[in-house]
Amino acid sequence: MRLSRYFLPILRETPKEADIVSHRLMLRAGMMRQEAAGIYAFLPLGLRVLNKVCRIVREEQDRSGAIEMLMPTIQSADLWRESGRYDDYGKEMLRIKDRHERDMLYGPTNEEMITEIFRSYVRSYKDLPLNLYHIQWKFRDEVRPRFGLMRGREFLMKDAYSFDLDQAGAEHSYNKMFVAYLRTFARLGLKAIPMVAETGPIGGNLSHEFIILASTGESEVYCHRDYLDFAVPGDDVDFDNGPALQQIVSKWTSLYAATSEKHDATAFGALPQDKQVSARGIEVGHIFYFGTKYSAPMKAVVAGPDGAEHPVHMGSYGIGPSRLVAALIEAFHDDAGIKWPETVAPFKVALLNLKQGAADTDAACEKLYAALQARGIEVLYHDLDERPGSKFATADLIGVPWQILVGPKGLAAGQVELKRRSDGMREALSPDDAVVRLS
RNA sequence: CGGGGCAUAGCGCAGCCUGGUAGCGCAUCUGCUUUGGGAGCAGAGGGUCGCAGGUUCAAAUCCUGCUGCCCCGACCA
Repeated sequence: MRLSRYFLPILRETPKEADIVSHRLMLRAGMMRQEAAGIYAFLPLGLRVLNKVCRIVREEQDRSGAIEMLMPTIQSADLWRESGRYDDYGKEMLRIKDRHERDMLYGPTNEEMITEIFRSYVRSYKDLPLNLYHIQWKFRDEVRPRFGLMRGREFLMKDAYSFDLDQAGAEHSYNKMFVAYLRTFARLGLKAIPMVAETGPIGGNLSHEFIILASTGESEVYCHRDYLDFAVPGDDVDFDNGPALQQIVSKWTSLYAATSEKHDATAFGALPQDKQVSARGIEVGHIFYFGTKYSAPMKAVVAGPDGAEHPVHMGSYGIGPSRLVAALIEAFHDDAGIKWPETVAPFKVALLNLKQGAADTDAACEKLYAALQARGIEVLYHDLDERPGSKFATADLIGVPWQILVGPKGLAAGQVELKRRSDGMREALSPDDAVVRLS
């Protein structure tokens, strides 16, 4: 992409409403624009990152056996009256009336709808297990939206819903998501630690929040240091192998880890001093087993091997891709701007022509640009007539992992400079070598 | 929902106290010079001062009401 033909509204100064670093940098880097409190438009650069996050989420959901679909944002109130949540949900739910005065709502989540879909088609235990997910915008009318995308009212969510004949099957489904989440966050470059979460009326220990550690996190979290070095399951993990999955989950839940609400100071204090990690965290995922909470009242039942009808055991599993974009920035930034992990970076490399309009640098850049594109490398070519300092600042701000600096001095020696954004490493090499290095 | 604050050009701000032709920096546009860490000079364009009432000869400025947004708390993915 040539910057001269792109839409990248960089802000040189920080908008005053942005207080936390991810909000500030997203606005400055031209990734998004606030349209109302807690409601944002994704601009091209922001959308590229959001889509990359979604792609990884999707790939890992698919790998675990979950099946993608897409449910609407607007739902009928009748559905929610069936589960009893229409009255319970309170003012967080955005209620709407259509032209016929029918009660509608902008979905804050989809348990009711997916249960309705499930019950109208599935009759037999032989069709189980089933895990359906979608990635769709949600709306929760928070009293106080804040922190930019981190606590917006409208947000993108991947929500999966599992259906099993009994609790044992549901636990296997739960473990699949657990492992898929470990892999998802690892691929995003994040260290996410599963922490015991509130389970509500169901009880048990089948609810975990996945928390990443970031100094700007919203809540206080406590965990055993060894979690930071645990190996994440590889892409060869067999999701149908129940015992193997259970082993992984057991390992990842064996040590102390809790958010402040569930914190047990005594248990934490019993850990060796050097193993105690107390930090701030951001919740990026939440998985939940809730049994027959919706299937029973909504009559989502299947015939079991015994010939009798059983309400299905369900679980739901959420990841917030839009929040993840912000969380990634909280985790990866410095004073100059964002430092994207390669897997989610909007572009892999920024090509900076340090003397736009000069025959040699122009020619070298065009050649590099073509060579990078030919290899399928996502490149943003900064071809505007700006001074070098301004181009450096822009490239650092938007956080593209690599920069190729093409200037007259280096070019005279047949060299360009390759700079790594994450640690500032620089290396002088020939243009051809630079392309090879990035391939 | 309780407490605090803000609203003046695209962004950041001054002006308001003490009413009298709306300013500064950055950004934008034109020209020239410049080109390895947000360039210099010269010129130009851009604002019903959040909205609605009121006071006054005269309101960005004083008064009343409303709206929007931000921060702290309670709540939440």
